[in-house]
Amino acid sequence: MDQIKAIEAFAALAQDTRMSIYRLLVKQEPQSLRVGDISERLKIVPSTLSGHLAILKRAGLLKSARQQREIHYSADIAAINELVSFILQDCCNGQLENCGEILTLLKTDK
Amino acid sequence: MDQIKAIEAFAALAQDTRMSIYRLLVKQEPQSLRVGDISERLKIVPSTLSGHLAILKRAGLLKSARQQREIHYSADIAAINELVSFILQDCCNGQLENCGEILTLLKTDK
DNA sequence: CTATCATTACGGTAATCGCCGAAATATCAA
DNA sequence: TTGATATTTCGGCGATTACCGTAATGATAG
Repeated sequence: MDQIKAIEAFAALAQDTRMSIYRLLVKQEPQSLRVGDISERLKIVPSTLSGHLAILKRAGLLKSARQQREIHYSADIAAINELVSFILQDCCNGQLENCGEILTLLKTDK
Repeated sequence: MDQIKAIEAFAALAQDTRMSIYRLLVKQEPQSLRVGDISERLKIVPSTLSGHLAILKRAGLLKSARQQREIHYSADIAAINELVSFILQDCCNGQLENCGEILTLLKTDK
């Protein structure tokens, strides 16, 4: 994870429709949703939706898998974790004992 | 924290200069930095910097305090925490026992 | 009232974004 | 092969929006 990748992820989430898509998929975890289902639930035209899904996937926030005719998308929760870790990685210049609540956030990673 | 606010925060971080500013301030925690210091370290013209600081602050990611003539900025770490909580709040439709590593991320909040 | 630190206003440029409909691709079924 | 379903790609429209630097304004201290 570098800054370029992190920015791509933040930009992907910094848009109303995409944020709604991502949150819907987070809610479904650990299950996935067909493109058609997402389209119906959020009332997004398939072509528009497809573009947004591609952006979210390129940003590393979604996983996808084909099942017969359908493509299933699901949220990659670990990606959020990585994102936060990247932002906070040098917190307090490494002296984590200085930043109480942050420590608990990071402790799963290192 | 609602979706509008979350999007504002993500958009604030989805820009190279601002991400650098925020990360620099995270690194300084729990200390703060004068605008002039940030300007020097990151080689950003004061007017440009001021605009970026305003965006980050409006998004709730920075705190500021005047000390005599200078204004000191510092990162609001709790904001990141809130952001993640918002995104993941309905994860697994509330059945958190389904999503292993996520649970540890959220446990400081609820 | 002058010097310093920071913000605001402004102007130009660029570019990027979001949406949609139509057509293309892929998969499966008959 | 033909037809039906599912998703993506493409092209274009409209609009906004973001970035940056120079210069002017604001606030604080001596």
